[in-house]
Amino acid sequence: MSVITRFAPSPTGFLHIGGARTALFNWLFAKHHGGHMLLRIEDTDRARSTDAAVAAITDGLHWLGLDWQGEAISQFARADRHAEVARQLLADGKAYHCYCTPAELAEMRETAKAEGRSMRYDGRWRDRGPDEAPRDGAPVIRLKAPRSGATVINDLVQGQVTVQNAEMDDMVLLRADGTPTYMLAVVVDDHDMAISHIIRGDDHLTNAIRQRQIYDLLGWTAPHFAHIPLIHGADGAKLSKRHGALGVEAYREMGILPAALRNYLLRLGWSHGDDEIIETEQAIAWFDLDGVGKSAARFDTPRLENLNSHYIRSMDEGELCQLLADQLRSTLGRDLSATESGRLPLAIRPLKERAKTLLELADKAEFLVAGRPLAMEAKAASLLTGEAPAQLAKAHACLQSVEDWNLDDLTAAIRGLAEAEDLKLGQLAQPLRAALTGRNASPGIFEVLYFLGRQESLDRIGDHLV
RNA sequence: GACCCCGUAGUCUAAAGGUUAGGAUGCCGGCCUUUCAAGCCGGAGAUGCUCGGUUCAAGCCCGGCCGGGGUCGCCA
Repeated sequence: MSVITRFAPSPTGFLHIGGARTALFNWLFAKHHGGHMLLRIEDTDRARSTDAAVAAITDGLHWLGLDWQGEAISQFARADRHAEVARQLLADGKAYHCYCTPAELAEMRETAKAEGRSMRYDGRWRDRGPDEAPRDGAPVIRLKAPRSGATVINDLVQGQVTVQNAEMDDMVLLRADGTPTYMLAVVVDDHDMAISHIIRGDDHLTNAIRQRQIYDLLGWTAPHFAHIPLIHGADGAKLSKRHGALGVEAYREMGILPAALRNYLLRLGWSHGDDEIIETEQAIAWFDLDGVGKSAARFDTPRLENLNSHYIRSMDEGELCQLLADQLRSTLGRDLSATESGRLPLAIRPLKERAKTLLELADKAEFLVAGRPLAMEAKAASLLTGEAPAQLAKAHACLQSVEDWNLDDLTAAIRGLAEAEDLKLGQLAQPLRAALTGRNASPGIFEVLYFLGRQESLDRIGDHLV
């Protein structure tokens, strides 16, 4: 049997970070077993479903580098098929019409609450014949679920989970308006799509028990279930709006690389011994459900940034320059000149090991594209007081005599000057750093001079001479 | 409240029932050094939620307690 998994998000406006991990696990599991993943949009709630929301999800998946086979499947489009299955169940005596009014249901809910149990429909229409149907009011179709015994699933992550049937009620399959409920739609779609493994968040664990009842009454073989623990916020509660960034696009905007997010998400709830840096090819080779833990993991941004800095340092420098240029254009709000663009590949190596995100990389590269006179940060300005102007004057004169503007000659010139003036290198380097970058921290000072070039360097230093 | 799941440093986690509970991240310190990083070295941080039981031996198996989470719709 070939492995077919599916990722089935509701189109709520973005690809949720938890959903992204679910998608990643589905994708890795399928790839590992030589199968494939399908994408199904759970859009039966028409009020909340828009094309834009669907696009946000597919964009997020593309960015993360996760693909699926064929077109995304709309659950809503399959409503007729779902209704057909409900009617078949009805014809087979495995489901029945229920004419309960919302008021009756509310009353049952009240009673249940008062008695300290969970809400359960009491099955009052379960054994009534069609002749008892009221003249007005369309019925819903409910499943005639077993009333004794227990329903069991053998979950690949959670193990055997058993719920007594007496704990459950007869769920609605088809609404009064003839539209299918989620519970029915999921079962029918997973069956029709020949899904072999359902990998999803464990907030669906109790749903799996109910879905199992539908499979059983339908006489269908249920797929394997694997309910993975949810991702929680730093406070241990389910990730929600108040925790801040929820969608993957927010991480993209923060300058997180897809490779880093994949690696981070992979290690949240899954492990392979002591391995931490796991690239995607390796993940496909290693990933399986037995490595998935059962407890919820908290989202930890510092760890994500640590992995991100690793992937920034190890990625192809040409690609990184491209990303840096894009980021600079966006923060500056203008195009880069040819001279400015030319500095990027020169400076990328020392810059990239100082940045945890693309945003930070662009910030640290800002001096390469800043116009004169340079804006001075407070800590940089304080480096330009006292003896500093005098040192800068000497440095300026010294640098003017450097004919071939290369790293070796620049190093020799400045070191020579420090020696001749009996100064520590720092006494020269720090004022130079401030004058050249407007900051008190930067790559090595000889590199900075080299990246900026002769004219720009001398001009920037000159701006601080009286 | 009912049902279900979980419980190893702040966080993510490792360890056929058998060393001093290992790694990563974060934090602190050192080396390097023109600054900031990176890199290397070192340090603190876990009475394994807790109380019992089984066993020669329990983080691991069993039971209870406590704590956390999830689910209880004609939402998905």
